[in-house]
Amino acid sequence: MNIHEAAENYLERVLIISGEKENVRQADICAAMGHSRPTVSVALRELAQAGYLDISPAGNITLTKSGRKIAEAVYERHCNIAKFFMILGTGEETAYADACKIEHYLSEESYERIKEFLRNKKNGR
Amino acid sequence: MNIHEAAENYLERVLIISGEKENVRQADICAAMGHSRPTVSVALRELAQAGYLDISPAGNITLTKSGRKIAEAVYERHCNIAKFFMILGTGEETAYADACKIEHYLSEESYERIKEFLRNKKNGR
DNA sequence: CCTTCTTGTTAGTATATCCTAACACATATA
DNA sequence: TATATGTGTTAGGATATACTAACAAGAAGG
Repeated sequence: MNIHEAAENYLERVLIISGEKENVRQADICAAMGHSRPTVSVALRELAQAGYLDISPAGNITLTKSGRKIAEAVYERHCNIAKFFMILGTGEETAYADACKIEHYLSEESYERIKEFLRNKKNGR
Repeated sequence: MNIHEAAENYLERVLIISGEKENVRQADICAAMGHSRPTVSVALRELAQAGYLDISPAGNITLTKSGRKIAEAVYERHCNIAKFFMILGTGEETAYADACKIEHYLSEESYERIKEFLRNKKNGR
């Protein structure tokens, strides 16, 4: 299974929710992402089959090592791009929404330039 | 018909090719975009039915007023975003490729900030 | 205990986007 | 003229992503 945009977003969301509450359930993901239960159910089953997360018999969702690795990379990228837009002057909510889409399409090269921009900004250059 | 990402790209491409050669043919679009002839054939037929372009009996493709308006807006956006990435240090080819995807997802708000950034850069600020 | 709410699944569908195979037709060329 | 080449269409599929309807099963509360 290739990791596509939707899959990356689901993994990222599991990571975020797991930092906010004890157990991550499908219903939490539905609420957070605004998708229907069947959509989330099927997507998570495929991610579990592909080895990116585990769903306990009780329904608690945890990232596997490989799933966590992807989720953390996506999340970091998401935050950095959002930060970048906020520095340009975009409001926080829009910056995060834009970053959520864009992170999946931006080349490594441009992302590196954005990180460099953030580093320079931090050092007051 | 709603204008989606692919449709915007086709209209933009017609505009670009029309600036490069006398007559725009489907084959030119296939070559430029790397899509199969059936894909382009069907997409252009739909754009024609929706009133965004005309296909002459001889097969020459021209944008209508509404099609041109969209194409020009998309093209300008594409160029501005690419310019922006080039200023950050991304190479031209990658900058254009990134811009081609991103232009469809970026909010008006962030795009305005990017244009502002370009204006400031031009004025040496 | 029965009803209701929450949660999750299965089955079927929709849309956007692309593809290949096969064919039609015009033009160009040997 | 016969064949090859280029261009476009139709028909049928594939994939990614989402939806609704209908059902199942556990928990909560009267």
